[in-house]
Formats: sequence, structure tokens, C-alpha cells
Amino acid sequence: MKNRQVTIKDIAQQLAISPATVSRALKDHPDISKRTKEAVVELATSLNYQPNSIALSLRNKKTFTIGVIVPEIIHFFFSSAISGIEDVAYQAGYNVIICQSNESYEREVANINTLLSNRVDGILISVSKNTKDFKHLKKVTEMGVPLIFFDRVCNEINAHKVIVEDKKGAYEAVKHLIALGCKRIAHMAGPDTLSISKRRKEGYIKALTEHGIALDDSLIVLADNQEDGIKAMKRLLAIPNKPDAIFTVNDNVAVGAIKVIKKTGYKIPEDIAVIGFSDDQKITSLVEPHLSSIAQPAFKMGQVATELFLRQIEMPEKDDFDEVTLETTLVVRDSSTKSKIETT
Amino acid sequence: MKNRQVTIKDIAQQLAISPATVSRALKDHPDISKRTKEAVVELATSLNYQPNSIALSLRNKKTFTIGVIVPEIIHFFFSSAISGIEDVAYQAGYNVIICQSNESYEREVANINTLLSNRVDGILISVSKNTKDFKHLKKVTEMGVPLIFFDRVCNEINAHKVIVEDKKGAYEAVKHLIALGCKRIAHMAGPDTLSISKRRKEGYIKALTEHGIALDDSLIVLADNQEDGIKAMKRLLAIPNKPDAIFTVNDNVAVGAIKVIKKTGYKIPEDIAVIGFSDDQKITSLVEPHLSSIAQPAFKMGQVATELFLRQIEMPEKDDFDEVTLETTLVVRDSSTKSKIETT
DNA sequence: TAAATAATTGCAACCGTTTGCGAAGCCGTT
DNA sequence: AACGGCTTCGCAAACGGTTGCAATTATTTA
Repeated sequence: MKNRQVTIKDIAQQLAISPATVSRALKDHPDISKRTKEAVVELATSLNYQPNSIALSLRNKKTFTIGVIVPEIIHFFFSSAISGIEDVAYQAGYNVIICQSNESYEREVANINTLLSNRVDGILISVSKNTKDFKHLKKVTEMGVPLIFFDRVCNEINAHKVIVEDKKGAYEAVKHLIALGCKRIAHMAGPDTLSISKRRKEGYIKALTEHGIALDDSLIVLADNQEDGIKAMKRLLAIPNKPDAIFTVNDNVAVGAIKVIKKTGYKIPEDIAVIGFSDDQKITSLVEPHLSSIAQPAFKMGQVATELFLRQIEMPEKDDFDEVTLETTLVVRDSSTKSKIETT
Repeated sequence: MKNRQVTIKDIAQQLAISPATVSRALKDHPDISKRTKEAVVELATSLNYQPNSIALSLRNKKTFTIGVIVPEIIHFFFSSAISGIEDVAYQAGYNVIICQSNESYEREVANINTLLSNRVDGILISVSKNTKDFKHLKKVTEMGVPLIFFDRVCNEINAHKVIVEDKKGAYEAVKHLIALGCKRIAHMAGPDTLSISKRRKEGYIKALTEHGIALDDSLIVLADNQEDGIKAMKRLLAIPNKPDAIFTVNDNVAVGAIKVIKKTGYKIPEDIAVIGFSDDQKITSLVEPHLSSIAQPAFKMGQVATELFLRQIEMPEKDDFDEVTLETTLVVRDSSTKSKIETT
């Protein structure tokens, strides 16, 4: 059953013509007579001929493939971004090959190497949480392979970047909490090594200081996932002057916080309001109360990143890079509604 | 800045030796002297030489790449399966290229074609909901490319398959509902064209008949996603003899049902118990009450599918195919607890 | 009728790597 | 001095497709 894939040579042989002629016939080259063209096309389709992309890539030094590295595809945000990437890529005739770093630095390096070895035409990456050394990324740019960062960017490297208005989004969220009358707003922050975490925290701080609320270090805790959120919330509820609002670096952390708050007997948002980040709708519209969050245009982000890539390969000489910032929108749900003001 | 990627020829030229020698030196061939080996390896690493996989693939007629097609990576089940696939694949030295069909037949055909054109060594697929014609899959097997189905299989084609005990899982779930004292158990079923939907419905029917409960066609409704679940639930609540339990074909449908049930004022599980399928933990442990569901070993499924692929390429001659069935486990949560019996 | 022009097709090189085979060069043995 | 054997390396073909150029044939023009 080992039906070797049919090649241009097979067609040439059966028709007793040269491979060159077959090649030209298949791409409707004007030099080839109508008769041979028809014969070639007919045999090709009947044999299920499929051009060998490998051979083409080798000859043209172009694979029409984009490599994408994300921490984990399971996250709504990254899945959506990937869909956005595919959307633009497919339209431009590119294939997409997706790698997961699983938030591991080693895996990320390995991913980069296989992508380079596979001669992808460009790499779109959202860096892992544990990536503190950027030699592997530097190598990519040095080899002349277009590199585009999205969401989790690396400031040490000169390349196109697509980010969202993390700072402004966070600022709006906290402002909203202040407008609700919250006085002690806690922040569950991600690690500072991640640029997005850092920017979100900056937005939080900006909102507080701008409204004359003194920073309280005991209200800023580290939490990166649901479990962290649970632990952090327990600690926050144990301090004497407990918070009346929580702004978290992502939705999962918020879920952790909500679970603890509810179990302890406090009411959301009456006693403690909660706002997440990312607006993973699988979470925000499922948890009770429905979670307010800052929506990121993930799909759009993937699209823009891919468009930047396409632009870069069109003008390889340009070496000034764009940093595109996309807008976020605060989505207010039950976990931070006005009802709070009215009941107090 | 267009640093062409360095090739074996570049190294050969700089060292004034032949490409053949460089190639042999790099793979520690015994014919090459220690002196040249050292020189080659040193220059190669200093130049950041990376073998061109494209050229290798062309020569060896082997890409060490597995193509994977799933409906949507956003689903917990598929993401987990993909992780399982990557787990085994990477260990065996294979790359994985992931495609989404987005539940579109046309997209699935396009995916198959690009994968074939890219000469992947095998294809692992979970077919789209809207795939009713299987010519494109038939073509894959005819071309001698290993094809493995997982979860959403296609019975018309002779190939390795990995499925879960859908029927038994459904059976257990319904049996559990019967044990709770439920008399009118409804089933929100998927389309019969999907083998998994069919098997789940069979399990539902088997459990009822085995316990002497007459089938009631008005209790079997079609619903495939959350929105469907909402509509279906509204209809079920409108019939005179309303159900006291719902078994749904997946967790999203269950969420739709739960939302309607709660809004209507009924209590879960006291008035109506609910059980989903798949155990997407992002859903089941977030919705309230926590949703009972049938857990599928998605990660394991990916692993097994990949192992089957590896086995097939080792023995290409074999043409009898396995159908591996993995176990499911009923995870009982609040939406179907014993409390119901005690309160009645 | 010879020459020029146009219409078709084939030759050969190339992309980067591997590998069977042959070719040197050097050594020791008879 | 001649031969055999070993070590070390290069030639060339191959994987599948493309493309500049030359070659062949058919057709037109002078």
C-alpha cells in the first residue's frame, strides 16, 4: 500500500516529456502548447498530484510558514490570538505552526531552534513567564528572521511589538472601583519580570495616587493563578484593615479570590468588589457573581502581529520597529456594580 | 542585516574542505580525522550553524513532522489532547503542526491538503462536526500517509482509532441519575452524524431500558452548545410532564440548561439534576452548582494516538488497525448529589 | 528557396544535505 | 622496489521542483 507520492517526474515520464515542461504546464506558462497543458493537467489531477512544498521551500529559500510560540494554547486569550494570526496568515498564503512553551524557558529555546531549523519565514512570540535571558531571541533577529512580539513582549530586543493598553486598562478598572466608593483596593499582581504585570500594576498605582489614596504595600500581593489567588485572598482577609475591593492581574486569580470571599461569608460586590483582567468569557460569565474584567482584543492582536510580520518581509531593509498598542475595554458585570453604592 | 543562514557549504569553504567532509565531521563519522572534526565543530558552533531541516526532509523523504487537525484548540479537551500528542511526539523527535478546522468541512479539506503538501509523516485528526464526506481522508490513506483518528472518528475509513467509552460513560451517568431517584431523565444530544454523540445517546438509552424506564422521545432533544442548551431547556420546561434530570452531550450544553433552570426558579439538583460530559474543569468547577460530568482522559488520548502513529510507521506493512477505547470516569459534583434522595 | 521569425520543448544548474564509491597519500611488509 | 592495507578525504548523484538559455521544429517573410 505504499503509494509513493506522485511527483512531476512521474507525470513527465508517463507523458514522455521533460519535467521542465510539466512544471511550466502546471503553472500555465505561455511557452507551453495548449495540447500538452491539457494532457498534463488531466494526468496530474487524475494522479492526485500535489506539489512538494519541501522541494519548493528549498529552492525558493522561502517556506511560507510562520512560527508561533505561546505559553499555553489552553488560555482563551492565546487561542483567540492564534485564530487572529491564522486569519491573516492564511489569507496571505502562509501556514502557521504553533508551539507551546508551557511557560518553560528551556522549552521556549527548543521551540525557537526547531522553528529556525525548519526555516520559518518569521516568528511570532509571546514569551514565557520564566524567560529572563534573551539570547535565543537575539539570535533570531541576528539571523535576519523577522521576529514579532505580542502581549508578552521583551523590551531588550528591537523588534515589532503588539501590546494592549495594560496600564490604561488597569487604571480604568481601579478608577471604576474608586467611583464605587471603595477605599481599600487591593491588587493581586503578577511577577514584575512580565511586562504586562508590571504595566497593570502601574495603572493600579496611578489610579490610586491620582485620587489621593495612599499606597498600602500590604494590599499588593503576588498571585498568578487560581491557587495563588486563593492563598492571597486568605492572607488579605486576615489583615486587620481588610480590603473592600480586589483588582487582579488576570481572571483566574480573580476566581480564586471570589471563591474565598464567598466561602468566608462576605458578599460580592457589597462587601468586596472584584475585577479581573483579560475577560476570558468562559470564566467571567460563568462564575457567580459574573466577573467584571478588562477585555483585550486578542483576535485583533493576532491579526496585527501578523500584519506587522507581512510588512517586515516586504521591506526587509527597514530597521525601525513599531510598537502597536491596542485598546482595552472595561466590561462591568455583577462583581462590581453600582448596587454597592446604593446599599451603603 | 540580512544574514543568510549559514550552510554546510559555508563551513566547507572557510575550511577549504568539501561539504561532504563537513557533513561527516558533524555526525562524527569514523572516516574523518580528529583534527578536521574539531575544526568543523568549532566553526559550526561559532557560526551558529543550524542544519536545514528542509533539505534533510527532501533528501530523506521524511519530515519528522506530525500534522494534527482539531475542530478548535480553545476547547479544554482538544488542548489537553494536543499536549498529550506533543508529549509523545517530542520525545520521539517529531514536530507537531496544529490546524484548526473551525468545524468547517472546507477548512478541514484545506488543512489536509496543506499537510499533505508539506509531506507530514502522519496525520492525527478529530473530524469536524460538518464533515459528512470523507474523500479527503480516504485520499490520505490511499497515499500511504498514516492517519489516526481520535475522539471524533470516522467509521467509513480503515485506520487506527482512539475513542473513549462514550456509551459506558453515558450509561454510568444515567444509572447514577436513576439511583438518585430520577424518573424522567432528559437527554440533550448532539447530531447523530458525530459518532461520539451517537454512542452517548446509546448509553443513555441502554441505561433507561435496562432499568425498565420507557423511552420518551419528547425528552430527547438536540443541543450542541450553550445557546442550544438554553433553548432546549426552555422547551423541556414547557412540556406538561417536565423532566427531573438532564444528561447533556457536553458541558457547554449543560451550562445553558443550568442557567435556564436557575432563572426559572427550580433548584439543582433537588428539582432537576444535571450531568454533563467531558469534564472541562474550567466549566464544571466554576458553574454553580458545580457540575457533575464524565471525565475523558484527553491527554492520554493524545499520547495513545501518537503512539499508534509511531507504531504504524515502524511497521508500514501491517494493515489491520486498532481501535483503542479509553476509560471514562463519572465525576459527581453538586449538580447531582445524594442530597436529592434525602430531601424527597 | 533561403533566411528570419515564432512556437515548443529540453538541458542543466541550483537549493542544502547525505552517502556510495573511488582516489589519493602514507605506512609497513616481503 | 613493489604491493597491500589503512586513513582520510572528495566526486557526484540524488531528493522534487524551477528557470535561463539553447535547441529543435514549424511557420512566415523576402
